[in-house]
Amino acid sequence: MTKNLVIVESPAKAKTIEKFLGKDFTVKSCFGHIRDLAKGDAAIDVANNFKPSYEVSEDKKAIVAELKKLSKDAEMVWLASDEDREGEAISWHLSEVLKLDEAKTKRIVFHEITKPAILKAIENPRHIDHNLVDAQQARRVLDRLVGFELSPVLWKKVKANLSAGRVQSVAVKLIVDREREINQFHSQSAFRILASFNVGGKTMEAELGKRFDTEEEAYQFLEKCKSASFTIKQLEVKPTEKSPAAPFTTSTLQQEASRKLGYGVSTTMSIAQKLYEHGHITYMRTDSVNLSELAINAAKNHIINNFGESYSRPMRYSTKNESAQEAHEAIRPTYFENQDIDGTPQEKRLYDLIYKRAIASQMSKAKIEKTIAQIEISGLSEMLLATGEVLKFDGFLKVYLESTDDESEDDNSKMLPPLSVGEELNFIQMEAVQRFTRPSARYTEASLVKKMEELGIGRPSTYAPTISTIQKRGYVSKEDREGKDRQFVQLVLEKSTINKSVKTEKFGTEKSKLFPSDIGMLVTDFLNKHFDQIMDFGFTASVESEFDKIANGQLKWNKMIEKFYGPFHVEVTKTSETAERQNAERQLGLDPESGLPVFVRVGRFGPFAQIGESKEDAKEKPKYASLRAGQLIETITLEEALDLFKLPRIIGVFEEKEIKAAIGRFGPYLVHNSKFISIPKTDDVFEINLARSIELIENKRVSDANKLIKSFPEDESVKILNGRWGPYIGRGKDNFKIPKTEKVEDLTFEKVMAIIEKDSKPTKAAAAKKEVEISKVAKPAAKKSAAKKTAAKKTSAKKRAKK
DNA sequence: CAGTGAGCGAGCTTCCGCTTGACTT
Repeated sequence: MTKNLVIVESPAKAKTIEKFLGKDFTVKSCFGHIRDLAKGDAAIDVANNFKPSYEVSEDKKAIVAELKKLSKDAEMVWLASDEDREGEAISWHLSEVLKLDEAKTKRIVFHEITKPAILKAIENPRHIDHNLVDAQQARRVLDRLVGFELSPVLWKKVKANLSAGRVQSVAVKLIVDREREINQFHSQSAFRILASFNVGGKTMEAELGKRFDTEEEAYQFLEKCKSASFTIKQLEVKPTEKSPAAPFTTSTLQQEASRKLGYGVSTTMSIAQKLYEHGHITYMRTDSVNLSELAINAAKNHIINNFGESYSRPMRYSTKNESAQEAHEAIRPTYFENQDIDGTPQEKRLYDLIYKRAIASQMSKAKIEKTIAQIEISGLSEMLLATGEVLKFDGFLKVYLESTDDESEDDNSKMLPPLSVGEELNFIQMEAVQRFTRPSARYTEASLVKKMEELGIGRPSTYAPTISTIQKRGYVSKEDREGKDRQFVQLVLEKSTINKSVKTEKFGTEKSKLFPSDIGMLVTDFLNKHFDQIMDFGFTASVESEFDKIANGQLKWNKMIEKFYGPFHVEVTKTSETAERQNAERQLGLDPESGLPVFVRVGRFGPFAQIGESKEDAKEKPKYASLRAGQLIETITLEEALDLFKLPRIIGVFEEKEIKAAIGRFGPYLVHNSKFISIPKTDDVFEINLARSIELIENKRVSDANKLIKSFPEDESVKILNGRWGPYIGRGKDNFKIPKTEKVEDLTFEKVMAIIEKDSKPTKAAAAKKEVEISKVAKPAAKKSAAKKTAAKKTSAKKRAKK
């Protein structure tokens, strides 16, 4: 029998708190929300003041039963969910579902998991704040209404299985807007002038304060410099300071992990989750930059002991973000004395990042001396500038430097050699280089999170899931793009002669960037046209301020919803009844061969190009070809579209069978005698000839022959093969891993069969997968939904794709 | 590693936020 039952949201938190509270307290976790709106459209009774009906989620039934039992026996139940809107609602749902007696229930809050904070909370209990709960209900109901009214309009007017919502639709819009901005961008070039001098054996670089628009102007300038002398006109020394960044929130952690470690946002979050569960870091879903008093002192001690007094600068950070709810601390190491932890390499690296960022935030500013030298060019009014930096005191830079999103062209953190005013410089050379302006960068997952946070859209717990959702729906995809070549002009003045050269550089290379799809653009345009209120970047902010009024008791939650829903629902009905289907058909021009028009549009199976119109009386049916990955209806050219019809291409006959070239899901390939051979990047599918194709086929045969390590007379279908990741066992279409304990050369048929036997034991997952397969056969219509709901879907889909 | 793109109509999809596992390679 428990005297006191404390309920928190997270099990890791429960474990820690239990230690602080002693044996009279049992601490349990409810694992977040225990109830939610019922599944269907009936969950909100619009006619009855939007009365919501809630259901205990299937996966929470067990925990709810356990809590019910424990709470019945307890003398006092302490509801200790987070101190924000959602947390308050969790406490309220608990009290409702567990049927808690108000006299035996106390609500407590703390935003740091430290012993003094917990004990203080216990001493200052309160009751559930029903206004705050109502604000959460308003948020929940609004999101359901928006999502479940808009999505069906999309099914009707655009395509089935699409979705729209307050958060996701705006996230997609950000990406679509950025893509269009980039497509409409016209790059301009200007000539940048750089000079280098020899100062006491060291090379010093200086740049002209202006750039020249044309090559001619740049050339004229170099011409004038041919016989000029260069003198130091002025030296300016400016002391500056650099401050450390605040400790991590979810959003800034995701950004830095992306920039410094190359992790996607969901990777970062799952590694952080592990660190949290092992007690290495504080809670990872937070919007607060605040550190507990305890942490600030611990950091201070650590810094003084390891770096000295002068490096310590205890600092309280406050958030600039209005939408922040600050229920937790910033993300920091639990113990500053642990500079390293045990764990996977990924965990170690992320911990290191979190550790350094937190420590640095409590360290002194760096002191930097910036020197600017103005260099006079005899006979000219323009000046050259050389800048240099000297680090006078490293401060926090000893451990951590925040990185930025834009890859700037030069770093001017170089030191300047000793200089004096009036000194004449030893000229080495001067060059004029053509530089191009660049459009705004495409979003990475992390920079999209940053933007969403700025707009107050989404929460720390939803950034990563939202980004997965918009990719799953096919609105956007994370892709790499190869850059294109561009020529630029370089003029070099050296030893009184000017030499011109034309060089090549790559531009537009993209790595793990978010690109919109045609469907993403279509849906965004449709929603923009008919639901501009929801698509407004300020919509969330404006409803948030209403939620605040509800929380303060100034506004009734269902009044707020009513005011929004009235006009919104009218718009939904009107659009659903009268709006035209959204498509983005574009005529690109005429096919020079047939003279027929060439179109691109979205069809049942995705975007495609079409030659000729689909008329009933037309003697010839139009020709169709799917667009390739990376091609958009909005930007594809006539030439690119016509290329799509050049494949598949019959190259010729080899060993009495045709060789065909085409482009598939994995890129360009040849097919010969129903065998597939990838065409390497060095060859062109449109140009590849018979001789080269035969060469590729023969190469493939050699490598296939090497693939076989061992076969067994006992069973022809069982083989040991050489794969991309080393040897493996294959039987028919199934592959099996060879355990590390086995040596390949010692494998007998019996041993191999034992491995196969062990591997193919029906696990729970395999059974679940089978069920999905069966339901698919039985009810083909339910295929998609059944597959989507189960975790097994991903794997079975992958398997199918492989075959 | 395809090629598909007509049309009917049944039955399906869908939101955001709070939490972890339990899967797979």
